[in-house]
Amino acid sequence: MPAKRRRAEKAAPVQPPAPALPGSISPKPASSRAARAAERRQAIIEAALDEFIARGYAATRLDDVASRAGVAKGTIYLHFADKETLFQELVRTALVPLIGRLAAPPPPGGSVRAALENFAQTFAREVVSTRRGDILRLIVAEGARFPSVADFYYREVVSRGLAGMRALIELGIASGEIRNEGLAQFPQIVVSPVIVAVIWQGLFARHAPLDASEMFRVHLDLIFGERRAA
Amino acid sequence: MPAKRRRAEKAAPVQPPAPALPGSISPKPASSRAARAAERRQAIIEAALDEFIARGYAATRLDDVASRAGVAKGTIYLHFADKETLFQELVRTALVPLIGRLAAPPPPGGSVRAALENFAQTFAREVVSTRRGDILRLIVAEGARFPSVADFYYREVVSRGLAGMRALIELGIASGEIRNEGLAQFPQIVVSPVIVAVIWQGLFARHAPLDASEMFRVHLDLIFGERRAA
Amino acid sequence: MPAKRRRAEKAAPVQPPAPALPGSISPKPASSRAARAAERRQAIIEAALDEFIARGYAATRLDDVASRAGVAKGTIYLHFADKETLFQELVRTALVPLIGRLAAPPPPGGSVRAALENFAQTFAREVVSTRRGDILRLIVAEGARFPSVADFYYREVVSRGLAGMRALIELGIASGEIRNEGLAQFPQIVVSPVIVAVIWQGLFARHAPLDASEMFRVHLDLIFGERRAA
Amino acid sequence: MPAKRRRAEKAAPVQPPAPALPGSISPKPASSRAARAAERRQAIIEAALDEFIARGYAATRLDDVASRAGVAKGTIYLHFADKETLFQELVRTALVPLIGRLAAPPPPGGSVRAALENFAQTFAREVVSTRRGDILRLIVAEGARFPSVADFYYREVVSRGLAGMRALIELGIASGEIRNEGLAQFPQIVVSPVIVAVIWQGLFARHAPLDASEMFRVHLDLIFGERRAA
DNA sequence: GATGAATGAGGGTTCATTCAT
DNA sequence: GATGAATGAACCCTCATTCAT
Repeated sequence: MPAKRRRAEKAAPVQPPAPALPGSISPKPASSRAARAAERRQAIIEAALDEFIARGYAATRLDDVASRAGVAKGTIYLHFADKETLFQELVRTALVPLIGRLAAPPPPGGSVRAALENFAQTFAREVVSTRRGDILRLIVAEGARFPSVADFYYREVVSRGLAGMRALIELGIASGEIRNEGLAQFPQIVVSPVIVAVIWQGLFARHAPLDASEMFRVHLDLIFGERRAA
Repeated sequence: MPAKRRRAEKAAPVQPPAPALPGSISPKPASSRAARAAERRQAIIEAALDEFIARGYAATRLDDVASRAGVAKGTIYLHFADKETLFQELVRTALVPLIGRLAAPPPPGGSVRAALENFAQTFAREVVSTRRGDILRLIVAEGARFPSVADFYYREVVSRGLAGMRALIELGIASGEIRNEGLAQFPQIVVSPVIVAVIWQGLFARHAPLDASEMFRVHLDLIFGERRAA
Repeated sequence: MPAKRRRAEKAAPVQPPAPALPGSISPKPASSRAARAAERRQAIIEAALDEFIARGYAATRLDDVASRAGVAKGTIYLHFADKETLFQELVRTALVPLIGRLAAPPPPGGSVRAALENFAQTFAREVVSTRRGDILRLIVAEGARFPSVADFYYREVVSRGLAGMRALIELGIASGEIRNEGLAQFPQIVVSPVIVAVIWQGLFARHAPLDASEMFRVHLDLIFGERRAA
Repeated sequence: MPAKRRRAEKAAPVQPPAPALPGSISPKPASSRAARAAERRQAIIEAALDEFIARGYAATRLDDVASRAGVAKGTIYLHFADKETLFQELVRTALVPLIGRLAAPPPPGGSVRAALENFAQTFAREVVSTRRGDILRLIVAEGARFPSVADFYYREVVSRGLAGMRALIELGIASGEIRNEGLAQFPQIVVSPVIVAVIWQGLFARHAPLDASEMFRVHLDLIFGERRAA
């Protein structure tokens, strides 16, 4: 329970560290210097992400990151200026896939509800109980202490995501699917059960599992003014 | 060779620590021993709360807590067994006022919407941008690392709050105010914009201020199937 | 096992602390101020002796001494200037009874062997496995660090004891009981099994109990040139 | 208000710490990594031994050990898990040479007395007033607080030493050199002047120097029933 | 480039000592 | 006189960072 350890108790690695890269006979024997470097960098990022998620920024030890990544401690400093930079770059890197997905599918001709339904279920499946959710929680937990992280997240994820959501809402209002016009001002409302599900998963899943997928459906019913058949 | 230490992005004191107590002798010569002790304990809790909120658990130094509280470092240990205990007791203490408020007034004869409206506005006023919101964010940020804190919070706040909310929702369904019956299964939906507002306030207020009060209103419109006149 | 504790684990009191003095109804209701003070002083000394024996000088906490003595921590300082003074005075005090006994029974008309036999059995009975032995071990353990303690011990116990022993040896030589004349130069030889027994008791009794009484007898046989019947 | 700290009676460094390694670069550029590490480890052990001997376990500061060893504080932790482990490993290490010597030469064809004479003089010369004697005193002083140390010492030194001594005594009894048959039961008797000499050296040498060598001789006279010619 | 031993500034915790009550 | 809350100097141990190999 203590976020800061004492001694070399090791507190049991969060997850078994990735098997040490096979070493001499590497999976990409043809890889160039640069490619090897990029691989190492990526391994460090993965490892650091795991550790930061499990322990938070301050309680994470670069020693653990290094051994999880299968590199020496000094190697981290060949790729990142210091712990803070590692954290910030890692958040950026980790966010890229999320960003891609968010700017994604505006409803071609289909209904807005279908688009949101799709969005919600994707989220329920691919974020709430996955590594992506962990990243979200990490940002929520540490963002206040790392303005640059919060800034980046706001700029790259939040503002874009909300803009996309707003566009969708306006589409829905225009098409009559959505009756509440105020919603366009607060796209956050549409997303909020998603956020709550992510947080719930991190803090309370042990006590009371939450059927995120179903919750999202009820919420969409609210937005689209329908009552589920079930 | 020397290791340069840096903590998060901000090294400066979060707020100027309380000015050293001014009186040359004792500030409250009339208070009893026990009263003085209770005062000191409270001062420590206040100071620790500030520091934990500002830096997170692991990055908070008890040295800072002590000087902010105007006591010596050793004094903290007269009141709390260690840093972790301080943190946990502090969360408990800080939550008590919130708890009282939550078990609060079910709608006497008034409408459910009025009750929720009241709840939401109270929250917007007294939590989102206040110390209470900070505490919530602190729990969200550290809860995963402190199961006992998450447990306590779930037991004393979340489960009670949701039960109360569910009761209200069922009342609303019974009275016809609320049409979506699924809502009773997911009281979280009703609360989620509140959570989002609190988080937003902590991370993004700088970039885009959020009118929480107004957002809550729109959300209630959704729930009660109305569109505000305004 | 650690000689220095961590936390308030208390490491289990060495022996159950003496029952708190009955307080209001004291065993000596007529005792004067001064008598009460002397009692307290004595209680502190007893308690401190227990603790110093159990943990050594440096690892003993005055807190423990105070609670074992049933007084407040500050009270110790009314009787002793500081921890070191307490230790030194305590050794002096604890040694007084021993000293009396040592200057004791020169053989009136009886044989020297009888006198030594008596000395040895008294030692075996009243020192080796008792509190007095603990005190000896304490001095052996800490003496090097406290010259004044070693000085005092040498002056009051060792030199006197050896002088007495030498006188006895010379008596034995004169009477023909002891044949080895060199012994008078090294009375330590006569005493050495006693010292070894005390140390053995403290360190190795667990592994191999030592019949000190029997060992002393064999040693006397050596000195008096006899062979035991058994 | 301020607490004044004093340690035992001597605050000054026990001996001037080893002069900072002189060479501007590295003192032994040719030595391998592993060799350097072993050297450092050894330096730490030496330094720690000095400090533990001089101050006892609890009063020894790892800071002092580090600077005496010419390393940084953290370096100690690269070689030893903590202070207690350092202490225990150091005792083990320090004992190894003694052990070798003890299992040593039973009398080939020579007399038992010659063997014991040799043992005693070797002890007088190489232990009583040397570092080895300091180690013995350290064990006597701290053994009670460190069962594992006492155990190790008993197992590796005491029981072996006594077994060897008993064998020698039995040889002497068989050959008629030793008349007292009870001695075989208590080899401790033969060794006890040695122990006393070591302790005397540590505590009372200042007051009254002891000619250990001569004392041992007298004691052997006792055992072998002779009176020295001299 | 990669390594990991070495560094040393901290930070949590302890405890001898003081002093207002 | 007696108390015990308060103090703050130490001390053990950790870990980000450096740099010789």
